Amino acid sequence: MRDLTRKQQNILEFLLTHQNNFTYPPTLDEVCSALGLSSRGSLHKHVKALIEAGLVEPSERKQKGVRLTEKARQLVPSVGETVGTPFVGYIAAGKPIEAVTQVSYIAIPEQIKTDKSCYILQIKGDSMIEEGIFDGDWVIIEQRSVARNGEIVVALIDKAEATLKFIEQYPHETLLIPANSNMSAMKFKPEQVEIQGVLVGQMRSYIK
Amino acid sequence: MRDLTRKQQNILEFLLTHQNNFTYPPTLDEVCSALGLSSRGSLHKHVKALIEAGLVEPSERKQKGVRLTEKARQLVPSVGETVGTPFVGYIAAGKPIEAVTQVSYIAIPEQIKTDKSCYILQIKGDSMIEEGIFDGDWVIIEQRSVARNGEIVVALIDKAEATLKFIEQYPHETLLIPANSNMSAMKFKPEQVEIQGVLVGQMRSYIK
DNA sequence: ATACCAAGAGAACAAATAAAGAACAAGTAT
DNA sequence: ATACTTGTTCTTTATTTGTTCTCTTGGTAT
Repeated sequence: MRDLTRKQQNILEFLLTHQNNFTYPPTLDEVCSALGLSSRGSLHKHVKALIEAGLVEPSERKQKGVRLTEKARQLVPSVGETVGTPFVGYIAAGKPIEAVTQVSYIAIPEQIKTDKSCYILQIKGDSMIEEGIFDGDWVIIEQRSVARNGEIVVALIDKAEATLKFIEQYPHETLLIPANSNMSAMKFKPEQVEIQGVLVGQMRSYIK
Repeated sequence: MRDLTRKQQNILEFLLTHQNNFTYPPTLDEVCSALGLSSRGSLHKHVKALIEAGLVEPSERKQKGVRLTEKARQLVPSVGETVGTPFVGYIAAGKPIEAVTQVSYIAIPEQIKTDKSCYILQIKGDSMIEEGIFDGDWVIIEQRSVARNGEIVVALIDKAEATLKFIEQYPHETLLIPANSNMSAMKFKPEQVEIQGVLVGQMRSYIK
């Protein structure tokens, strides 16, 4: 078997990622648009090379889609467990969480998530800047409705506005404390504050 | 076999790191941009020297990139088929980079890396705290030896101490500027400062 | 100064690879 | 049946990549 060209490896990589997020294999057109191609014809040659390399099932005309072989799946063992974490929306201090219309999935390393159910929000604004969480950062939130004192939580206040703050809970009072020391802690009755999750990870891109 | 020039060693170093991040070797153009060259022709001479030294496979006039030989691969502890970005060590302002004895690999999302050769360092200390990079954070570094002014770079000063700082380069002076405004910019002669990579991503865990 | 050498920029070229688009066939949906 | 989607094949055109040359610069030895 001859070596794969770089393009062919890119396609293989896409197919491996795709099968982690979808149960059906992608059609040629879907692979095209994922790779920025505008002609199925161009792609097909690469797929044919992958078939000859035994990495893609030869098509049977009725089972549509570009389907990987068992051999290909064994090629990359370490991608196995990374099911993506859903990116669900934006959080700006003082506003409700703004959900994205189309949820996308980002495969994140286990170091910055827990093995519980997690989701991803993107930060708008500088309300957490002293905690090292900047405008545009992504935060990984473990979905749960209780927190320990001192954890950073996504809190929904009066069912209207969301915020990311340190929490301190006492029998008759819940405090939400911004990292920014210019702002002071806010006091609420426990029933006003609904915990939507706990901060477990964060990431940031420096690429323009 | 004659000794390698400094430039040739840089190239070799780049190739060794690159093979940890990709399954395919880099093209001449990619090596050029990592080393800050603007002409393939110039690079090609060095590559030819590496071929003669038996460290790079002679090309077969196919577009297969700059491929290391078995001999060259044995220069570093072998990595095999790993997928992911290598975690190579710790960086503390003012000290050399402390390499881990056993390199591990972390699959990180494409949002916080580039499609070039990248590696991961873990931060020790608070020297970048105003840039939102804390003690214990991981940073993703794109491996290259040139930077644009204003980028955050891993710089090796006088071949002895590493640091993560904003860089400003002028014809006869290189400035390294800490984010922490309590510290002032440091001035160096250009030849004192060796750029080892550029910051492209960051991540943090809040899990104890 | 003169000669020499390593490095790099840029132009030019050929081989390999990739892409677009047309055309058509086999299945699917209406 | 008819239209639509999906996979396949083909030809033509464009882009990428490796290679070789020439020219320039800056440093070093003679």
